[in-house]
Amino acid sequence: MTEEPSKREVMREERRRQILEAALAVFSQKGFHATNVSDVAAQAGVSQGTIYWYFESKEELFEAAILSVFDQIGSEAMAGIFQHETATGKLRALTDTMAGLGELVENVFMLFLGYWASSPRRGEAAKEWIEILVGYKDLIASLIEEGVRDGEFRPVDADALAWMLMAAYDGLAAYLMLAPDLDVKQISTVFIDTLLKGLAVDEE
Amino acid sequence: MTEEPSKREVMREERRRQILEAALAVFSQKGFHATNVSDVAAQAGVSQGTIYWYFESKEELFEAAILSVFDQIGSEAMAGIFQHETATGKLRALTDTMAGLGELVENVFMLFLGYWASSPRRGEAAKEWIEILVGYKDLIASLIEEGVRDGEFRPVDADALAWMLMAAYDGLAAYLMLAPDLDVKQISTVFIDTLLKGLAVDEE
Amino acid sequence: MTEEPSKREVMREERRRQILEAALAVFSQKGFHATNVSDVAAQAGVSQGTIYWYFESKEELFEAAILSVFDQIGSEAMAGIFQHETATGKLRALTDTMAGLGELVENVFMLFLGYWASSPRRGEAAKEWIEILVGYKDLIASLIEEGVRDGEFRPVDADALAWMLMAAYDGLAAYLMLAPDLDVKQISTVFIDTLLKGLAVDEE
Amino acid sequence: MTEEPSKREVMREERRRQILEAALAVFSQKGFHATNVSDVAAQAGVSQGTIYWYFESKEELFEAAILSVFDQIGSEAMAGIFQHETATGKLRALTDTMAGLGELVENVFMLFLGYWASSPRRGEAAKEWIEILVGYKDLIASLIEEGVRDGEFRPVDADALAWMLMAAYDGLAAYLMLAPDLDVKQISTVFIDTLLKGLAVDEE
DNA sequence: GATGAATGAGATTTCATTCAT
DNA sequence: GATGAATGAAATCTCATTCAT
Repeated sequence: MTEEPSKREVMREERRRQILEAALAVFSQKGFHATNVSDVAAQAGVSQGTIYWYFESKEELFEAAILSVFDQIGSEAMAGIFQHETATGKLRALTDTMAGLGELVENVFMLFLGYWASSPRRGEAAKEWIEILVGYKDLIASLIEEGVRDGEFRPVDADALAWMLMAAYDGLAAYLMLAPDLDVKQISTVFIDTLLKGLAVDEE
Repeated sequence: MTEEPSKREVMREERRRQILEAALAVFSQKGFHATNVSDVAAQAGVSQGTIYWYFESKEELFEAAILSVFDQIGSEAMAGIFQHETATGKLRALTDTMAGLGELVENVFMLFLGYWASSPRRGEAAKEWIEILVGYKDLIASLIEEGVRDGEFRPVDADALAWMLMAAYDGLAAYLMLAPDLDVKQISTVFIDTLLKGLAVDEE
Repeated sequence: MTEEPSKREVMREERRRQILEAALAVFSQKGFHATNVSDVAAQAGVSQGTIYWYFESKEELFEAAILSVFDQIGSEAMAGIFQHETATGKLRALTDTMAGLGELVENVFMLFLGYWASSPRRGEAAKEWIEILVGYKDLIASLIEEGVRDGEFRPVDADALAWMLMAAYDGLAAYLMLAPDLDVKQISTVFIDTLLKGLAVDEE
Repeated sequence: MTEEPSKREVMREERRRQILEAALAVFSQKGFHATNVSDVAAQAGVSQGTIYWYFESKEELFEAAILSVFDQIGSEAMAGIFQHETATGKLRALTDTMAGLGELVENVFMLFLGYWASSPRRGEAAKEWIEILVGYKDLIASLIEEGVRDGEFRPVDADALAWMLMAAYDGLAAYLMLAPDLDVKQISTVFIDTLLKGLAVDEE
């Protein structure tokens, strides 16, 4: 009967979110290794001990933070896509979102990669992260395939293209860390224009 | 007459290279933070102290190692390019090389980025790294412009496209770390085909 | 109402004192450089980390320890002085105390000087230490001036004499480190007798 | 027969002196611990290895340097003394020299003490250093006794006073390190005046 | 639930000393 | 005799994690 969460659970959830937010802020600014738990605690306004009441370890905290952003990104991307009819429109919407992400969450993918690259459990942990990537890739691939089915695009290996599309925007986000002055919008537009032109069926 | 370097200098250079090589091996396997100087020393077969005789700090060692790879990459890319006549051919050669690099030097760029993302001296050091990136970008952009001039490609913002091309392959290299099973060759081919088609002048 | 410090604060203060005491013991036995933090930790019965929870660095720990002794010395000297009426009596009391200090606090001043002589931040830190010295000097000078005002002593440059009086006893403390067998009491007595005779107004 | 030193020996002696001089310069500026052998080598214009060709260890180098200064100090003090006839004059000459030493060799005694205070072989090494001190003390004591014998001074424990006289000037040298602005000449004059007055036989 | 004190393993770096050339 | 490269022990300090209150 008591299906609604108790007051206690609500507060706990809130605290958790508060810590997660703080963690993300600090991590994405200083990177995983340069961030220490006390930094996060300070930013969240709690004590170090409290962090460990909500998370098992620094690693878990980090991964939870990253995951929460990935979710958020996913929803935003979706929201943008489904306002359009054509595959072309949807792809443009998607890349617009991706180009904007560089600013939104700075560099989560790189942040994650930096962490992951020096994680001792690289091998084990890879799978779950790959799944997330594959999830995004599938989404993009399905957009492309939709375009092919509808006669907008010529036949193409949608998976391959989807991978590279994602890679391009993640790579761009990385560059942004080094060179924040890059004109992301322009770069993205030129790129997607060219790609879409390359995808278009030859009309006569 | 003694213009050739003394024996000491030769040995010194050799030692340096030996350490650099060892450093690269260990760093690229475990990442910057998970690698300790003693690991590198062991791999190089020298003592920890010797490392510090050749390099000021772990940071300097790391950056020197990365730099040496960047140089190597550059030369290889060049070599591949200049065997071709057309811009299309050159671009294909370039992307082939880049696709191959993922295996060759594993994940240097990511390695570097992971390091750099949590480096305290981000701001200061950024410039010199950006210059390297810009150097590559300029090279690619000049290839594209050449194609435009020669009537192979339609007019396009070559800089923007060059950035995104690089970003795509760097992003792909990152994915490869997570998912080594990706069919890089296929992905790269589909991508560059589409892009080149998008660049081609409309014939009638 | 809860103006008294919380239990935590009390314990913290106690711990601090405990560490300080241990530090002083070890430092004054082995000198600054030959003492390592782990020695102090062992002596205090805490872990190395704890030391750094209470003090920023080995340097800070050392200076805090020295300072605490200086304070203690000051109070003791005072206590001895104010039981006497005449300037002569006060000066004798003071030199008695100083002569006794060599044993009491062994060699703090030398300890400090040895540290400070090779401290990289000599220039910066000098001021605060000088102030302490000057504080003592002023005290002694005021005793002498009092004697002059009261007609006990003939007019004299009280500051100059005060400096040298301090210097003499600090120098003596230094010698004591080398030659513990020196008869401090006799030496001090002969010295202050001669000095007081030299200060006395010529009676006829 | 070959009693005059060979050319080789002369050069060796010269080199040694050159290193000693460099060592003294660096040591007295940075203290024993903050000075490293390579500093001395650089200052002397030789390689680190060479230092070890002339001296067994850093410790030996240091002690040799200190000793050479002590010798020098001794001769200078002597030279000053023997130009005077009366004990009073001699004592004044001596203290003048001592007051000047603070500038001449900065702080050799303190330098030495800082070193010695944290030397592991304190106990063993003390004796030879004490002998040097006692040597100086004896010299001063003999001056005082001479004054007593000649009727210049009233009877007094010459040893005790000599110790304290030395101590005073060494202490003053120490203060000079902290507070270089002290007016040594004035301080010394006031001091020795008072002391001499205290020593003078009561005339009537 | 929350706090902050305590722990201790571990990492980088320094530097006196040795050694091959 | 002299050099500078090499060694490796040792020391300070950091920080994730645990624990008593």
